[in-house]
Amino acid sequence: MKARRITQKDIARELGVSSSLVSRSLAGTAPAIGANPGTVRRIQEQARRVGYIPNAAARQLRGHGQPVVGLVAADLEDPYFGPAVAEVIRQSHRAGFALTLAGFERRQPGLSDVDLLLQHDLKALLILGGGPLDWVKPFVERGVAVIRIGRGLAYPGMAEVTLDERTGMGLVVRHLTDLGHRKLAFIGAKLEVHEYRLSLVRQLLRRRGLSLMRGCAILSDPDVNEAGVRGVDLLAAARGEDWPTAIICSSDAVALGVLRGLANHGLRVPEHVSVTGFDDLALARLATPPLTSVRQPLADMVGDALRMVRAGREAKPSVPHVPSLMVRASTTSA
Amino acid sequence: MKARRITQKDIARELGVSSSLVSRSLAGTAPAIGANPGTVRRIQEQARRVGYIPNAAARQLRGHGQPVVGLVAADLEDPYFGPAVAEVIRQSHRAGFALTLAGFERRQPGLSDVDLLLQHDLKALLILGGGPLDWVKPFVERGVAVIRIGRGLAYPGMAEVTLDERTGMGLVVRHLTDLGHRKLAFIGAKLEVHEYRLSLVRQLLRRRGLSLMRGCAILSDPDVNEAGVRGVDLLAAARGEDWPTAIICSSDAVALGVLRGLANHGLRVPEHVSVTGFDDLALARLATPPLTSVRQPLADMVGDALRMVRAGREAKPSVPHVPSLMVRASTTSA
DNA sequence: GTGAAAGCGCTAACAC
DNA sequence: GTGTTAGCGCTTTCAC
Repeated sequence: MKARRITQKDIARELGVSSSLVSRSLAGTAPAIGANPGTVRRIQEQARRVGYIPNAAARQLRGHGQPVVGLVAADLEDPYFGPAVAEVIRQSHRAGFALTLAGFERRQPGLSDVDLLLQHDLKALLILGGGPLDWVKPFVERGVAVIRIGRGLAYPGMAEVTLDERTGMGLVVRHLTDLGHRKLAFIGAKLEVHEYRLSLVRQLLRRRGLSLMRGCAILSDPDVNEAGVRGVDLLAAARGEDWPTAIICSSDAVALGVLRGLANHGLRVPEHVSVTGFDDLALARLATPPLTSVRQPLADMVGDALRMVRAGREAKPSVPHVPSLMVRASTTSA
Repeated sequence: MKARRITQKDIARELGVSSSLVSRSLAGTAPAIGANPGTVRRIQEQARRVGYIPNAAARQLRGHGQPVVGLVAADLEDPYFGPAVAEVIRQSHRAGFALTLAGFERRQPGLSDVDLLLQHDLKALLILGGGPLDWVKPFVERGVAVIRIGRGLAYPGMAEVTLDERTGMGLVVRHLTDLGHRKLAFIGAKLEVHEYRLSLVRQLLRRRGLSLMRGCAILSDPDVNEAGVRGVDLLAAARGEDWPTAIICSSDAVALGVLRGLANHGLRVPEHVSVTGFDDLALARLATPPLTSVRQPLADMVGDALRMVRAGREAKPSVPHVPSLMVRASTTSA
């Protein structure tokens, strides 16, 4: 049944012109060489009439295809990535890039995924989120621009579009200390970014002569959906009845679990404990209580990444994007 | 810098053999025609040594590329789709399909996205979730197998992998009525699937001689993240202090908003009102209280869809997949 | 103003 | 056993 696709040749034959003229007419390069406008129009009309669609593979091979961008998302079970991928799709298509998608298994793509991407002669590789990077070597070697959105271990030759996480956590720490909180805990997932956020919190507190409660810096599980509940349990095990008055979470997903975990232990938020998130996903507003959270300017970050894609390997590095704090009901004075 | 890629021709030249022999050796078709095993090995080794990677576009053009499957996700802001996309990626790559990704704007892909997909000579088009379908016409016309995962308006020539939603909602209704609930409400988003779920609830209740409370069937907003909170507000406006004892939600995302909305109105779950979700996302377990929800066998459904992709247009239709009910703390006796 | 021809990288029918 | 050739659909010299 698979009706063969209509090619330029078909159009050429039907109209009794050469396929090169068809090509030029459809590509818009015909006027430039002074082709007969009438012929050009006839060709364009015929093309439309028969539903001509250019063949992506042929164009690609000829070197005039849309630049292909590989998209790799660290963990699609993490609710952060849905909206991020959506934004990449929107902006990529607007910018005229084709997207090829690969997933990770446990934040590291499989060999076969890497092969697939390599075969596509990528213009750039966009990595959403953290995770190990040993697999990017062949891309860098082949001159593919590798760009990560989000923080993680550096890799030589890889560019990064980052959030100014220090400022973000600074807003959180300031907000909580202004509210009078001194007994602070941190709960995150066992991921680089979360570890980094923890280290920032520690620095920021130290600068104010404060620190996290002893035994209250918890990175429990690589799965952001698990880390929150488990983190609270570990906190309880470590501190008994001596609860912190505020818990800084490394992401909204973790915070959602923390809210759950605190409820399990009979604690109310924010009356007994204040809780903060990070990312400001839809679920931050929808949580009960709504989460105070750090908003990432996602659209700007993706836009910046695509700017670097266009610029190729010698793109100017991106300046960390400045987040803002959305204050909601999950935090209150100590 | 963009070092030209190594081609089969390069290998052929360096080894002083013909490129066809290279092709056969690398494709594994060499032994079949009785080639010298030594030569074949030499070629394979050289290929590995110089880091040869086949060119996807050329293969595609030649007709021996990986079948390309277009993936269109209705709404990546809806937390349902992240895990669904992840599952599609996993299974597609395992099955040897390449994925091309397009997004929707407001559950309907833009013209440019459709064009992009068309150019790719798709083996099949996989649609995740509902939404309008006028845009699929050109795919059907061109003989592309169009398969939707999830329920929605039918479209001639499109296959569907569905959940047995009737059974799913039946489990919910039965669970709630067994618990003694008689004052029931329904809150969903203004989407086909949710409307359908509402109609199922109505049927199922009628069969038991019951019905929703008057004015308590609410489909408020096309955005699943908004619909819940708003739905509760509308419920309050419609019924004043006369609250239902249970609210059936059309999805987990909606239910999360409903939990939020009920809290806004000073109601506790499940003491004052029981709430049920649908989909059983990670957030169902993490909500406070954890949501009783209908679990979709997502992996099975995706597997079924890919089976249909392989089978092409005359694939046997899929049998609705049977869900199960995860009972958690958001529901209790009336 | 238009067409013929070459070639992108790969494969397969057909020679030798 | 291996090489030559043609061609997938498209673009682009270059020749008329």
